[in-house]
Amino acid sequence: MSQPLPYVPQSSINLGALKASCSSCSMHQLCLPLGLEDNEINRLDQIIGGRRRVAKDERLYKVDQPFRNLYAIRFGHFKTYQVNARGEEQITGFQMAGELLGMDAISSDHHHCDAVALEDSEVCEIPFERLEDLFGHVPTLLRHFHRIMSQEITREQNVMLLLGNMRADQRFAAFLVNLSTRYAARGYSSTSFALRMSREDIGNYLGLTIESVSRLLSRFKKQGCIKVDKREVTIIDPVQLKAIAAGTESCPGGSD
Amino acid sequence: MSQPLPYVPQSSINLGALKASCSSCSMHQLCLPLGLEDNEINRLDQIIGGRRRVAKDERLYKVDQPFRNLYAIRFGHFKTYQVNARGEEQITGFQMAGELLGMDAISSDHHHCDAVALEDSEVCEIPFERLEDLFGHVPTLLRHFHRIMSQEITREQNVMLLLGNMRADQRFAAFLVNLSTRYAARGYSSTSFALRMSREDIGNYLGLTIESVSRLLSRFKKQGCIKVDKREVTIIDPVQLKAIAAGTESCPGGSD
DNA sequence: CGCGGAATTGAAAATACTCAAAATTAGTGG
DNA sequence: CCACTAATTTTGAGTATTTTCAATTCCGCG
Repeated sequence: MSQPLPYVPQSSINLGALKASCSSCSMHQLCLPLGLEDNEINRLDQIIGGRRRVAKDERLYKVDQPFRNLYAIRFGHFKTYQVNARGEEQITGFQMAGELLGMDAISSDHHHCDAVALEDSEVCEIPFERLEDLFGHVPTLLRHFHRIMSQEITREQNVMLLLGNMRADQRFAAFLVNLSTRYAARGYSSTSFALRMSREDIGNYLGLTIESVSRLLSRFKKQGCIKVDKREVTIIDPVQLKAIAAGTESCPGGSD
Repeated sequence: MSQPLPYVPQSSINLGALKASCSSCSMHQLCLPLGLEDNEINRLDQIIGGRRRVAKDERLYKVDQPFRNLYAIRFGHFKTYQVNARGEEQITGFQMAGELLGMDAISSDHHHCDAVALEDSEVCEIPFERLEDLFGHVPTLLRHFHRIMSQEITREQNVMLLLGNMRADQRFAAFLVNLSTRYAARGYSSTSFALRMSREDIGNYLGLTIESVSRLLSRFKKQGCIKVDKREVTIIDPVQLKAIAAGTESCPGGSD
């Protein structure tokens, strides 16, 4: 585990007083400070509220809660989900270190979804009002913020493509390829990683049942694309996996 | 048809010289200028590039094209779509007057999708670089822009819910309710409107085949929720339609 | 008036779901 | 550290919703 900080499960630590420092954060090349000058990073540091530990299964925020902060993930993983009219979840994303949470709340000043930690995690609290003030003084920051929001829009468009156009095996392959890419961008292995979410969460996100996900795992294993041990996944044949995701595989339901 | 301007299909009109004026635009309560003071609107007017007519089936922009402008729809309708690895479309949205196009291009400086007019339409060209310059001087504008981007994020999250969680009849009902709401916000009838897109486009957007859409139209008609004449739809029973969308209907496949 | 794209409808097929049971894993307390 | 329990995951069999394929009808448009 090469995470920035080891998790210390002691509530006695005064995290509010521990100001987050962007310059020393291992995620600053992926996060909000990307491309800022040193003095600009310092100004950003000054407005950041502090760090917040979020234990596994704990909620970072919930729907309808007033919006005050954006959250940058320092380490750990989260899921965000909406709840439909019948009270069922729909997971809209899995977020990892360096990614920003809460942008969907800007439009209504209230959170539009729930965010729950998939493992013990830590975030930076970024008071949005103060960030907006800073935008007027640090144009580079503003431009990068727009890029991040835009990136979130394109990410969601890609999920729409996945849900609207792909068959179950394509969806699941695309999901694994996506995780692989994101871990690679963070300096982790692109071929071997742990799934931080349950099969149920994966199925929910991909618009499939838990049984379908389990069957696809077994099938990909049998086909020799991947190895699976509990939640540890090893991608053996990335090319084939991408081909499945693209739908350019020859034998869609092939059992050997 | 109560559109701001009648369509004049003459290419001889010099639209580039016709500066768009936000203050006189009927969409200014839905569009970028919302909440601005008169003098601020004037500053926005000054940077707006001009109007552009886009004929039915014509492309406003296409994927990978360099990003220069956002586009505000003055009148007409558009669809945006991505193309998957096999060259198939996935429609990611239908846009109407007062809505902003092109925000997904900010992250990469290139357009991430294609935008095509569903009917003869007109847009304002908003040079993004100049808009960014203006943000520094008009904080209200910046704040509203962030709300619009955030709104796009939540819109897409709602589509993810639709595609990931809903059955065919729910999706189609939710689609009609969504159109109804948006027309109401524009001062048009919420119960009677024309579908500007083909059945194929609807199916594509909803992750369904054209045949399924056609069958659902027939079923809703038979159930007495709606009346349909070609592309004209009248919602007879909005409550039932919303119940179908919510999945709280008693008899899901009921034929009477 | 007739051609061609778009839409509707029907029947057969397939993908993914539901229900059910078994197996495995994780969590808890002794 | 082990044993027990609860939760998660896997696997199987049958079902259902939606798709595919095909034929027909409907309109718009030249």
